[in-house]
Amino acid sequence: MRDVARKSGLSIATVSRVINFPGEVPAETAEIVNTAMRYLNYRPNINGRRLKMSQTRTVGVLVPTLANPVFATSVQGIEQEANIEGLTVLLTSSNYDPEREMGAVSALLNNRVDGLILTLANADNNPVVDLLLAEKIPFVLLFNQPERADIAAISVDNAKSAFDITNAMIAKGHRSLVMVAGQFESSDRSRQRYDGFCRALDQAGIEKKHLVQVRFGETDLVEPLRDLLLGPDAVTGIVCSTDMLAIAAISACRAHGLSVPGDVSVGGIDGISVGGLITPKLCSAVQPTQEMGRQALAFLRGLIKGQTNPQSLLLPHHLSDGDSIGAFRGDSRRRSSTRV
Amino acid sequence: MRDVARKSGLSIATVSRVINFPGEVPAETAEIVNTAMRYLNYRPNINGRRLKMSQTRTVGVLVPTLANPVFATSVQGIEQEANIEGLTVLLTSSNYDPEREMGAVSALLNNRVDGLILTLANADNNPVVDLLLAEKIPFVLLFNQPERADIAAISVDNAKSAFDITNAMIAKGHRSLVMVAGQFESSDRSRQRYDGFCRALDQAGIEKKHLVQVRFGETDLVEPLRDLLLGPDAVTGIVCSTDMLAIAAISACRAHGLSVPGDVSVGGIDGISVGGLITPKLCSAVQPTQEMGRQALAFLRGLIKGQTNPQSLLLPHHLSDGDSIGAFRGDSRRRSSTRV
DNA sequence: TTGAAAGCGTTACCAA
DNA sequence: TTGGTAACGCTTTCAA
Repeated sequence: MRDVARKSGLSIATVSRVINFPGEVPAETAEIVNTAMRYLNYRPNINGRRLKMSQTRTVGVLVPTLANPVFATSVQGIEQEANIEGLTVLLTSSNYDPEREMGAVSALLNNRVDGLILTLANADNNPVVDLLLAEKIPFVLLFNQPERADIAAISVDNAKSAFDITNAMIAKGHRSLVMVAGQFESSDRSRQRYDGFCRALDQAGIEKKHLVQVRFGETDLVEPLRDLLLGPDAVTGIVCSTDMLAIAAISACRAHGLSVPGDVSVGGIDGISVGGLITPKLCSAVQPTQEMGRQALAFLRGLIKGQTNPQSLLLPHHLSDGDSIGAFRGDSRRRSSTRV
Repeated sequence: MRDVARKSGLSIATVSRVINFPGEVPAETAEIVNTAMRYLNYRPNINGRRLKMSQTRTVGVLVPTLANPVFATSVQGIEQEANIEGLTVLLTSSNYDPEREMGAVSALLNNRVDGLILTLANADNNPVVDLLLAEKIPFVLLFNQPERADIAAISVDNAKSAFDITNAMIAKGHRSLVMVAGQFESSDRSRQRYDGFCRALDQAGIEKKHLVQVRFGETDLVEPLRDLLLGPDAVTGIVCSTDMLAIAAISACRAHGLSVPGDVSVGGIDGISVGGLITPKLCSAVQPTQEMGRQALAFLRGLIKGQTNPQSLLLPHHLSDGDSIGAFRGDSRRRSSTRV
């Protein structure tokens, strides 16, 4: 910048003005400066600006993992919106480990991000949330559904999604169901969805509530489901907490020689549409994920500007029959009507 | 930092030393400083450091989109490795638009990243590559396979993957094949894979080479494939440039009332295993994507340190029969042996 | 309309 | 072993 100033025979202050307030500078002066900048291949050092200014125009994002298309797609939405707004995105992932959440957020704060978008293992009684609240750093939870109402969060209603999908399966005649869910410790969504599952069964007067818990990343359900699929009281339907688990469940059914649907029906909840990829057989509760990411960033911007107050936003989910291989994107309602 | 210094009755310089070179400071001094830091809730401002130091310990990442699990998973690998090394990841996406690549990289350079990992629309004759070469900024291409040998790149051999998979289908008796590929302008992988497809057909003495090009994001192949599936010279097999396209193709086949495999066989190339999700029916050329991301970052670190020279790294791909819904992760060879 | 200069939070050199 | 201080590149106030 000093070089540009020297080259154009003007001061550093003027160069800065040309960059930041081109309107406040005569066109010809701006021209001189711009020429010098091009000549010298000048690149503003954003770190200098960040150090000086109170706003860094940077947002931090924490997701459990990008290996799950749900989170990846939401980050794509955040990224897209950030691009439009000229914001920089700092990305970290926790690998579903609550212990790593604090470290990751800490690193983001050291970068002086203006705000954060987080998908946490557990939104309630979370030290990260407490820290952010104490330091008054704007943040939006994504996919989490905290109990406190004064925390910004964007999610579907997890319990209701599970409740609806379970009811849909009951309506199709299933009386014997199991829920496959992730470990409750690493996903409050799992627990909330299990609650919805139980509520639907209770309401239908079904006593037996099976639960298979799977640790993160596990995709082999052949053994965990063996008894429930082949035993004397085999279930006729599987409700899955996530679409990835539903895929694994379908695979396991086939490994045991069962057809889906037919011998078994599978439903997948995610509050999402899986990046245009697939939805599991029979039932699916969906909400376009990318759009949720964009909304989260828009919401966060409001918080940062102080124009909005933190509050939970529960998006409606859409219940639909699923394809085991579908191909929809964006609008989850426009889905291929084919069947396997 | 000044506050910490004052609180501990020492100088700023000492505080800095405690943070950066704890070994060069007496344990008790360090203890005093640490106590003060905790008491004051001190957070180092990384931007100050970045401004001062020549290395920012930050890497920039550019992918076409995170909505494609292939890229998302690779970013997860990069992210994971960066976490271990204490590096910050700056993420951007081009949405497959070559025009946006320069803008995105420019923004990353303004952040003074130490190096870049890029998946470009076209690696050859690319202004971004020229810029980086001219400015001597370390970078690694991921999934791109540039002609120049002195550019760092990690990829499978795109042409060979397509060649192998096409040969596999020919070996199964197919004589009438179509390739479904993305637009060549937005993916050099597409073109390279199409070349491999053609070479295999040539070698088998098959004249007819069908090509259906699909623009990015399109997942509805029902119309584009209608004639080729139902017409008088209908194909018996479809080779797809990516797994996402293969899924769309399978879906289209079913929409037309064709079974897969059976009436039609579908093969999908991606040089990847899709984040544990699915592989398309019949054939698949796979390579664990997350691992590729990790390798890319490790490679980049070598370049940044000046310990390595830029060179292309072609990973072997693994040809396998695919499941339309599988569930493998990491090791692509340990895959569910079920069939639809 | 332009410029001088202070200061953002660090690091690292040189002295004490 | 510790401290004073210049410098990193930028923004912004105040004055000219």
